Amino acid sequence: MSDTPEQKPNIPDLFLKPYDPGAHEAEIYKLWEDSGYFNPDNLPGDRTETFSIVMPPPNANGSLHAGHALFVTLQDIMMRYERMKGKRAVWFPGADHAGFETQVVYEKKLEKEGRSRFEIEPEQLYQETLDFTLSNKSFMEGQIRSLGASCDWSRELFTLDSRVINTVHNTLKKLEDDGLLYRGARIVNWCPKHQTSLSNLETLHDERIDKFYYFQYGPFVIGTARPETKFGDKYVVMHPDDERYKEYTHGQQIEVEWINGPITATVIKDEASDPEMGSGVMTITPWHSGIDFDIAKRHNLDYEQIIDWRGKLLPIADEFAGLNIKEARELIVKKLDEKGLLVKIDDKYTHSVPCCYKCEREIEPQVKEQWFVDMKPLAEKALLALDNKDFSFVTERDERVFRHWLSNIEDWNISRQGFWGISIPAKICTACGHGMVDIDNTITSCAKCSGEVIVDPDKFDTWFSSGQWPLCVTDFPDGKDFKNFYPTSVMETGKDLIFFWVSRMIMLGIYRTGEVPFKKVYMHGMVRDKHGKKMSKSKGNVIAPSDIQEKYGTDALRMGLVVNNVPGTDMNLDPDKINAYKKFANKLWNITRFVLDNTPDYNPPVDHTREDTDYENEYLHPMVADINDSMEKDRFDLAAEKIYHFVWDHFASLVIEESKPLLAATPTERASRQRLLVYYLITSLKTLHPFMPYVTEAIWQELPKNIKGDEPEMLMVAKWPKN
RNA sequence: GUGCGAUUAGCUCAGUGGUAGAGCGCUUCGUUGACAUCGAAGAGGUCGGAAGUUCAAUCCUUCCAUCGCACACCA
Repeated sequence: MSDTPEQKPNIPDLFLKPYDPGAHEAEIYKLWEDSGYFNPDNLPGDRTETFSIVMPPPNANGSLHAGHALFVTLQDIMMRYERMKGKRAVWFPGADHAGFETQVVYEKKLEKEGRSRFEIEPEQLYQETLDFTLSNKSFMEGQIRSLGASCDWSRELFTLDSRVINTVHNTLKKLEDDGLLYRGARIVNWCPKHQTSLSNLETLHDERIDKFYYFQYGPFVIGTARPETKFGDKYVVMHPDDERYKEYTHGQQIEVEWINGPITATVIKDEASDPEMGSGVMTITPWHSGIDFDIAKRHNLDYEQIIDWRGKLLPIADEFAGLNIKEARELIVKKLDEKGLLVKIDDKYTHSVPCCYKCEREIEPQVKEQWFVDMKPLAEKALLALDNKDFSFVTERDERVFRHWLSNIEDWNISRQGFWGISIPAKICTACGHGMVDIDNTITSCAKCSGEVIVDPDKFDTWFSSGQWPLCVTDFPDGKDFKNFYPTSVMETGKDLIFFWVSRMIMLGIYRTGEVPFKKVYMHGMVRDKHGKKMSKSKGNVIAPSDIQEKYGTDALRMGLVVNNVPGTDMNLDPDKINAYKKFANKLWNITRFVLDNTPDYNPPVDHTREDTDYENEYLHPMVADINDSMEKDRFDLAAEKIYHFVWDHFASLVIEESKPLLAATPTERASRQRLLVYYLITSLKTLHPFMPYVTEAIWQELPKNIKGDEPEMLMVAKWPKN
């Protein structure tokens, strides 16, 4: 009766079982989202300094892969860290219609259904693809949420929204007004399957060993790997200094017997001809070769299409017309052999052939009228901005690669012949071929010849619009977000996008606004499987983030993606490693259980023992300083690992073990130690929160008042610890 | 061809001018009153090879070997 009543333990039942990610994550995310704190306009306190990130909008044509999980994790770490540091932090989410990429995905789907895009009405095809994209978009947004992304959904933008289209149109018009846009017939990379031109960046180079043929061409022996293009070859080119051929003069005409009878050949002396290559003499096919095209341009030569858009020979090939180039090759060689014109065949000729990056079929160079952007003036400004340190790369390596590419930049073909994407607002004259940008749709006749005009049937290269993404999301030029958040703080994306996207955003951002779109570029490497192999469906080694989340929890996935992942370096994702962080989440859970178990009577303020003060000064504060140092250097990989070891090896293994007797010692020692444990727990939760937001917030929500003290209700907006 | 990077424990990878670390795997023991676990101890590496700078190099310099990536080009 006289016993002091047993202290009621203040442990929620929850902690009596291991941490179950699935039981908390959705609820926690809803808590955050409902709080409105993803939107910087709602953040508590007086926040003057801003921090902003534009999310690379994932392609809305499938599920998220490990690369998406990595960028969401890295960016969310930055966001949560800066938000806790008291900044006005905003993360702009988005979704990409992904032009050609989505078109390819959708065409595959059509193929499976036994349909073809060439048999469907354009309007219907567009609508079907749009429906497909929008349903993927909402699915994908759900996945981003599940990864814990603290982005402001109220600011989400889709790359086909009118804001984007307007910006893109205006940029095109400005480029035309400034003389940086031209329409011209140039060699383009043509994919015979996808029926579109592709930029250089969208081609792969496949190393091959092929036959190299030598033919008698009048008095010359010419070498070629592509006999099927040779029908129209009526120019024979050699280097002006080649002693072997000095008896022939530039412009000299020679009668030669060729594939389908005699033709008149003209001698051209041009330095592009390499005396070391083959016989030092070549004939040219300007319509189907970049180099030949350049030579033809220089000397004002005729050029003619030999191969059609589907890869079949045109009527110029006579008896071979209509044949696929692959079938035709051997037949043509046979015919030349029969005519006694085949000199020899070298069957060990190694070269690399350009291929479509999607279907890996050989690219057929073709001459086509396309819109080109003169990139040199834009590139110069980007390089200048880098020199001026208006922006910087986290890794020096990327900076070197960036400089190298921009210093050697070529004009950009922004026309694509697909059905999916933003249409190019232009009119083309049917009489003279003149092209005119027409964003208001008011042009009715050719400005040059008054001829009839048609609407340009082409779409933009997706990267042309993506290159203006930071302008679109911040609502350039008059939007409030543009004023507040442009230039944004960091662009975080995969290193494979440095040319495709990052460089274009910088160039077009400067071009439109005079300012770089972001101050810092953080580029992560590729995520590979546990043995360093590229993930691919055919290899069956794809790790789907959603599977990992289900099995180990989102926090474990995030830690597994971040720890030891050096910026700019590829990383291998090993489920065993992720499992280690699942255990870590549970460790944190149990640490909390221990602390709560031993602090029902904790009632601050309390006196500190000397020993406990020493712990703070010698371990806790230096650890926080160390973490802050890594965070400021963008070394989240190191910060995460340090916290992990601190929590496990120091807090749990040392401090907690040592606390067991102290908690049973004098009231002063007990109270002081309780305070230390609480302080350690709060600090651990805070510093871990950007990395493992769910478990830390789940714990935070359960902390009783005597533990939480004056801290805010939500960990997401708690103050980042100072060292 | 041009540029860039890598080579550290069985595997996958961090790291540092002063005789090496993580996760997983392996061996032994202990624990189940914070821990569907955890703890302790251990085996295992002349940090690719050679030379140089330095009191001292895995970490800096040069060369070599092997592997990889990016870009560009080819009659």
